[in-house]
Amino acid sequence: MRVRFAPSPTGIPHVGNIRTALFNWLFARHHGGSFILRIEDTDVARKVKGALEAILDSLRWLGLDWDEGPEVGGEYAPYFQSQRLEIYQGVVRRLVEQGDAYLCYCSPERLEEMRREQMRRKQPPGYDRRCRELSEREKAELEAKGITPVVRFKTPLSGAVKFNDLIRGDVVFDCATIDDFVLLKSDGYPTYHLANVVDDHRMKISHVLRADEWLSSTPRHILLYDALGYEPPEFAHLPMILGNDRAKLSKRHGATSVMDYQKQGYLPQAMVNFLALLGWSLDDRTELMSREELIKNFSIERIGKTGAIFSQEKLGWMNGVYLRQLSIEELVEHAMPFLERGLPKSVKRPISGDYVCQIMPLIQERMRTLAEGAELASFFFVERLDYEPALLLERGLTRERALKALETAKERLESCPFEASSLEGVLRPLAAELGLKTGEFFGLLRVATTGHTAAPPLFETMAVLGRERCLKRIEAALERLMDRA
RNA sequence: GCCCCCAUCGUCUAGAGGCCUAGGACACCAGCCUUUCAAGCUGGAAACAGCGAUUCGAAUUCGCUUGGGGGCACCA
Repeated sequence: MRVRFAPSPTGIPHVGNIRTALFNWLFARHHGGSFILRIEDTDVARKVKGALEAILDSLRWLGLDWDEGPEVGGEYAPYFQSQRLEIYQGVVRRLVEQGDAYLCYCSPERLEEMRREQMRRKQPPGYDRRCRELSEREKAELEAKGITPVVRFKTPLSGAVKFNDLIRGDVVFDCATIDDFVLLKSDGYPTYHLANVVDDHRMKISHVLRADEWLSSTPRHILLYDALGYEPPEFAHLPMILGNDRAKLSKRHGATSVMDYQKQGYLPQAMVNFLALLGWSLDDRTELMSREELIKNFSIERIGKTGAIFSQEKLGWMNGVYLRQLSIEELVEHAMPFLERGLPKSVKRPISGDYVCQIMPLIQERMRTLAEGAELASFFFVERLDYEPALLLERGLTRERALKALETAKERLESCPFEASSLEGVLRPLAAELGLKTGEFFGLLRVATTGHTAAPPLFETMAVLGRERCLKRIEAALERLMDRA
């Protein structure tokens, strides 16, 4: 079994592209086959700088290692189509000699005009085959004008192309609906159709797993395989991943680039698990699966047919699950870069690993992404808390009672051991002593020490913050309340 | 316009004629837990697009309709 992921470096890979890569990879690993990475860089004009690296980085981040391709080489190198031009040109020459392809001298302007006219007449757009049967004289004349021709495939005028898709079943296309598509562009580069077929054959690809959008070009490919005398591979067209509007995923759907998810602090194992479930399922209940379990269970038979909307919500939930499964050491390791990057500039670097080790248990179950973790942890680090003084009186406390409570708390905390259970032992009775409900008193202390009304458990938090920080913050809270008068 | 594909809760899906008064998950709502927020637990609301046909019996088979998507470049 040999499968490939064949992206074109014309942009940053989005989750749809990578889901295709993942399915190919899972299929290869499940069957002990090979996963080949081939770069289809045949569009010089649309080539984007940095796209290749983004593709490689995305695959590496998710752990989708390739057996042949860029950086690792392989028996069928090169794996960049731009380095295989002579191969395609040779094949095209043969096709022309066989009479299965022909040179076309039509100008882009004429083609454009033709298409416009067809659209206007509500006819299906397509090449009108003007150059299909040119005489030698006509060819010579056009040649003399210095026009560089393209090469088109001579599609049969009648008949049908039938093939079996592993996911869709039998699919039939009428040849009459397929025009004479271009094989070789005037710049000497092949089109996708040609290069793809030639390379899949030469690289001995056994199964083509690609997005559904390719289904309607498959008959062209079958026609090419036939003309070249190649045995076509098995095809499996994967359901597409859609945006919230159910349209094909594209740039305007927001953060769809895989690397964006890495930047936001999603874990690769969560991403892999989530993506695997978009269009594939194991059974009626299993959702959380490790990479090994996915490999073990993956099968084309269980790939669905309907497009799937990419749900940020569920990915977030799943990422939270994976985050909670990490040991504190692993979590700290993953979180450190996000803290370095996400904490306010005013916080001194480097950030203390020991301190972070104490903090992480308190926010682990509260974050869905690592970037969110940096926000949740921010108050542990900043020098001065920034919050509305009114938050201190959130629970309906009067200023006087709040002042009294904070002052008393401050006194008691001067001497109390700074450990969660001791703090509770001191503060809980103090609430009663002050005649406050625990919720009122703890809420007040929470805002004073963290600047938030929602935060990790108070006593653990105070213990981690330490006596010095807590006392300073309580003093600052007292000042705020005074200023308010 | 033409060709192709698809159609179960808001979303991801299970379901391959009776096991379905349609199961799970996310999100949502309620309750519990609780010093807040989470997490956790319990419960709830929520779907077979429509119409015909086949059959003793249809979410599952067939047809039509409707809806959605994709393709129709010297882009992939």
